[in-house]
Amino acid sequence: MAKSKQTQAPKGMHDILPEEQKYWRHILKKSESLVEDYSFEKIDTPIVESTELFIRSAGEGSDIVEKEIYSFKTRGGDDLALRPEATASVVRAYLENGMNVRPHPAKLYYHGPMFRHDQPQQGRYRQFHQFGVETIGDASEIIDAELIFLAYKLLNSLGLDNYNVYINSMGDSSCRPAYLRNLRDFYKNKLKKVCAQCKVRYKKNVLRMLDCKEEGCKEINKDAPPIVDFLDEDCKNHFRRVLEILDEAKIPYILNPRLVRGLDYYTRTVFEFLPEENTGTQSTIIGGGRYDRLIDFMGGSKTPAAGWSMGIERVILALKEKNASIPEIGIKPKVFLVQLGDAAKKKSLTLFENLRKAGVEVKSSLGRDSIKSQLRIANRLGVKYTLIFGQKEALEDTIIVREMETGIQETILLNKVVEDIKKRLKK
RNA sequence: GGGACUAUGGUGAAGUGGUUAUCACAUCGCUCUGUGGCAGCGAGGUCAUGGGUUCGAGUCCCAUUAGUCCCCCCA
Repeated sequence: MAKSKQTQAPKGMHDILPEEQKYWRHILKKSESLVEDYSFEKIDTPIVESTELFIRSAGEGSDIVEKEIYSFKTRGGDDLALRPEATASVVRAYLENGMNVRPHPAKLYYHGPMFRHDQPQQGRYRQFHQFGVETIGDASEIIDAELIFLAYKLLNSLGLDNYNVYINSMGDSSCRPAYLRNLRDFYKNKLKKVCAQCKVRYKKNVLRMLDCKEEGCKEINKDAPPIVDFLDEDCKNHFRRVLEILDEAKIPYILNPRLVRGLDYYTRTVFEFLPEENTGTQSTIIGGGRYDRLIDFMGGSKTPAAGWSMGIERVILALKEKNASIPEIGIKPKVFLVQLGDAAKKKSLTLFENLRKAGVEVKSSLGRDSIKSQLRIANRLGVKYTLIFGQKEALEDTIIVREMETGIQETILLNKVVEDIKKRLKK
């Protein structure tokens, strides 16, 4: 194990080793190609932003700002923070670059690392990665439905078909206040019976009491008034239309009147994708919703928007659990080039390149000198042919082709080797 | 912030308080500068760190650190 002097990766942060890379490439490839088919365009924003941006967007009282944000002061005295999520950054970029004058809605997607100073555990890390989409500038129901539709299709195309989408509407500023008042009234005379956490929530954020996992609280929550009953006409119609479109598109969903999300900026539709057999608690794989007020909170004109983000590490966890087969990265070599002696070694760089250029899947180990160790590697790689290029061959401009299975060898002219090996591989 | 468990070569493990810490696999080297699969030999560890108990600690105790997991919260 590590000596004490050796440095380690920061807590909750990990190296993504070569053998893990195939998952990342696979997921990104699938995700990008799907959302690009739906006219989303990629945007990259800085990993750090002013701390102010996240306080303003996520909300002062949110956990993200209160205890999870990685903030620091720069040498120049600026207050910056590692992004805990990307929606605020995308909106900032949208405003800063005047994207409001482009054709609407703006459909953007992103991928990259996010940072939250939280206690690491399975499926939750301090540096983690999200792939997400945002649709800015369109209030219609079809956008909410399209986003959920896309998320559903994406999980499916990744082979994750055992996920349910839970959906709810949180109303908006015209109807939510009335609901919150009602909720406070409901809990008022039950405060003695709820858990300690919930007593705090009552003051800070009543909504959060709804999804408490304590048995006692769960029991009480069964009788809590559902927010749907308090939605005003517009919100109710919006929600109903979203569900109708999902029905039409045959996307199964589960209504969850207790679903609330951690960020303050959500309005109306909110949703989460969870596995059917809810194994752990860190199992939300995609989460999102509508945030019609975020853009004007951030100084823009009132602009409706919606989006979601997917936790890549959680997708990988799910793929591994399912034993999904993932396409390998790199070539499976069919030919191995063995070189012996100085003259041959000098010429083998060019020879290798000629083979590669001709589309031959070739590998070599130029640093090794003994023919034995090189053949051992060739064998381990399971190549069909080995090219043996030694001192003698280099002088005579020939090369030996060895068929690995039979051990049959043939000496051919060096300038014929590319052509010859291609012909052999075709058979 | 609260809690549980774990820590022995790169990986996975063995190791009733008693010589030089063992095994498998992986890596590299050698046997072996002209032919792979096999074999043999060898290299690599301050047993996480610090303290304590003891004639003696990888083993028992305490602390620290890290990792994993759970609560909280989220993706």
